[in-house]
Amino acid sequence: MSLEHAILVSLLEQPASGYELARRFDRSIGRFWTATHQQIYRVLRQMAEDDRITGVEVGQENLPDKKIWSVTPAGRAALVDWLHAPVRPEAVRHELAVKIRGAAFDDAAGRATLVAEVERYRADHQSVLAGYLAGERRDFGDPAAPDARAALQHVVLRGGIAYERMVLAWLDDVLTTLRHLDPDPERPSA
Amino acid sequence: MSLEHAILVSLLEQPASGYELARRFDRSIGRFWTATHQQIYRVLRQMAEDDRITGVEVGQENLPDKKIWSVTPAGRAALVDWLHAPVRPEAVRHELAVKIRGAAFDDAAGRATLVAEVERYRADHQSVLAGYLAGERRDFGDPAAPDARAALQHVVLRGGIAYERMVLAWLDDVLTTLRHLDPDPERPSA
DNA sequence: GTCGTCATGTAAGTTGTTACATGATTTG
DNA sequence: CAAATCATGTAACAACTTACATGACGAC
Repeated sequence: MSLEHAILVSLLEQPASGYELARRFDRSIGRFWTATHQQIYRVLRQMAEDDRITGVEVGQENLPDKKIWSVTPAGRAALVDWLHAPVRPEAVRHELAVKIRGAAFDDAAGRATLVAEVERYRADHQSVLAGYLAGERRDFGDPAAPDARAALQHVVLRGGIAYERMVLAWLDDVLTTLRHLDPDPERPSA
Repeated sequence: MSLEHAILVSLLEQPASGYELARRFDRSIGRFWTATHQQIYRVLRQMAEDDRITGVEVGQENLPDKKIWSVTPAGRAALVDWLHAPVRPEAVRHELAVKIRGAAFDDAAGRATLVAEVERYRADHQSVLAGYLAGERRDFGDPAAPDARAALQHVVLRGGIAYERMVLAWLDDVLTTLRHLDPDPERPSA
């Protein structure tokens, strides 16, 4: 269960309630580890039982009480142990690649539908990249020497940026390939 | 359950037994959709119940019988429907990125262990890339105009190649960043 | 005679997803 | 006064992983 470790990292960076954590998993941490609030609450309860984290009730005016979770020494030790363990190969699940190979068994009209879908998908990734670049300017634009934490956060973000750029270039390749299979009869290519 | 669709694509490309499918998922298809034989057998049974595939028992000399599965018209229709549906955003799970951010909470000795692990991980990806490039030369080295199926298989493979190259470049960035945090005292850098 | 391959599965457990539920408060 | 946000969960289900099981064959 690596969600536990992602939560430990996030809580070490900054203690938070379950709700706040869930929002982080919609944003920064969610770039490389997704989780819903239901998963997070379940895992938090278990981590508290295992003494990896401790919670402090905080009353709020005009809002329900919340519980701020912090990492215990035992939790930090568990994280460090895990850091040194071998990285397990990721389970690859790339739906679009399956669809592209599947397009061989569809007709030209169907493939045109897929082209439209790939274009939409490409636009999504374009805006993810724009968000990453804006975040990079905001959080790492300062040319002063960063501390270890910022340097590591930045290199992970650079990974996200490199990934999105690679995806965009590949989607262009995909679109060219798909269109080449069924040249538009209105505007013949060459 | 997208495993069903990956199986449909693979069986349309070439009918196969469950065992043969499982080996394909260790190789070509597994590049973008992983599955174990247990998952495959379970899904095959269900797909047969839903009339997406039909199996023919084939007796073999000196080997156990096997069942060769083919896609039915209904299965093909189900695949085409799915091709036109929106691509769902992938659930990102990048363990190494979590570890890198976690390295901020480890000491220099621990980070040295992580560096070694990243190097090993990099070597894995290097050999995956080498395998892709060898496969590309073998299957797509012929400059003759490919048919639709081959063109689509090739563009998916090019995606895998682009991904591995991006990962290798990023891992170099990661290694530089990690080493910069703890310059080797024996060989000071500048 | 042990190991690897062919071939097919069951069982148990973990993880992840989807839907539903509650109740207060702020915003338009 | 409807909708969105804050905050926390339960329940049911779907998917995936790990371990175990069977039995024949060929290679070393």
